[in-house]
Amino acid sequence: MEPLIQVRILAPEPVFQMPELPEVETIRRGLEPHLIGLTLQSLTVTDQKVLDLSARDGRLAGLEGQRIETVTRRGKYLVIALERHYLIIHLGMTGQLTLRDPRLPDAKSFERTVTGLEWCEQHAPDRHTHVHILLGDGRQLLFRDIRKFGRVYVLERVSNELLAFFETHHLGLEPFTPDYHLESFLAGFKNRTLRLKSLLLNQAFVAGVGNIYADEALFEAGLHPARKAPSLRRVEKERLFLAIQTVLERGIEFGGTSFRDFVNSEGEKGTNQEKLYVYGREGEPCLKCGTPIVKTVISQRGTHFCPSCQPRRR
DNA sequence: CGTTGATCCTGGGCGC
DNA sequence: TGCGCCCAGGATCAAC
Repeated sequence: MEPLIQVRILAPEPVFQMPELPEVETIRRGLEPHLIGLTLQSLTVTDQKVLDLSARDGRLAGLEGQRIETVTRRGKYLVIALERHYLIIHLGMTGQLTLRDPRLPDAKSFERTVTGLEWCEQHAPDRHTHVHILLGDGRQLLFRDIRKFGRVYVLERVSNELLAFFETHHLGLEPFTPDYHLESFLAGFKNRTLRLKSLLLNQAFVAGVGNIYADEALFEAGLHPARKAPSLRRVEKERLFLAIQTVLERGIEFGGTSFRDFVNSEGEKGTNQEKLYVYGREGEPCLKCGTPIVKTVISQRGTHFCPSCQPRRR
């Protein structure tokens, strides 16, 4: 018998990696060298729900034949700049973006459900593949999303439509840019009375932080997720400011592994899940102090923390 | 204006 | 073996 894909399919734990900033950045870095300079031959949408044309007609038709100039990212949004349009992609929760070369063999089939970045080998479109983009070199860029929380937006590349788009979608500070400095961060606490977990999930505060990295950042900063934003002393805000960058950076560092494999069809997953301190570790010992990690619900979101390293009061 | 909670969507896991 | 039920979760929007 040939070695089978099943070996990898039988991973001990299903690995969910919600596409947050590090995952989207990983995807961006993987796609960029493949896409730049290619033309977009066609874009086909098989489920209109995932496409947002911002109420203007005729945009899709004009896309064909345009060259891809840049592949960038803002928060969790991936931005593909064509000559006259922007293609903006948000992966939602289970969105996948994969390159496929029809001349090469596909992974056999979906022998089990695929979400997020869990399974990255080249695959044929299936009933969850909602957008097909045909590229100039014969390859396809496929957007697949089981739960359909993801969106593909098409914008005209004129004036400040991109800035307006991100304003409309309430995107705040962008980590790893000069905009991300302490003063702006502290300003984000103004008139905020909610709990830290909710604050971090708000994209208008810091763009790109999702459920996993919110929990990780709070652990890194030693702050209890249920604490109210105004209760923080300045030093605690400073710790959080740094912690967010730290955990996102770590995520990119270890998530990057998965994408090389994705492009090369090696089919391995990222390893950042092994670097998580609290997310998904309910009942397991804290890696710093041994106390069992606690899971609660805050803002209708699963929230993990170490009750010892993240005391409610100091 | 800030905050909260319902909503969308589907597969997986669980109980019986 | 299978059915019904409930859950996860990003962003949006209505209601306070």
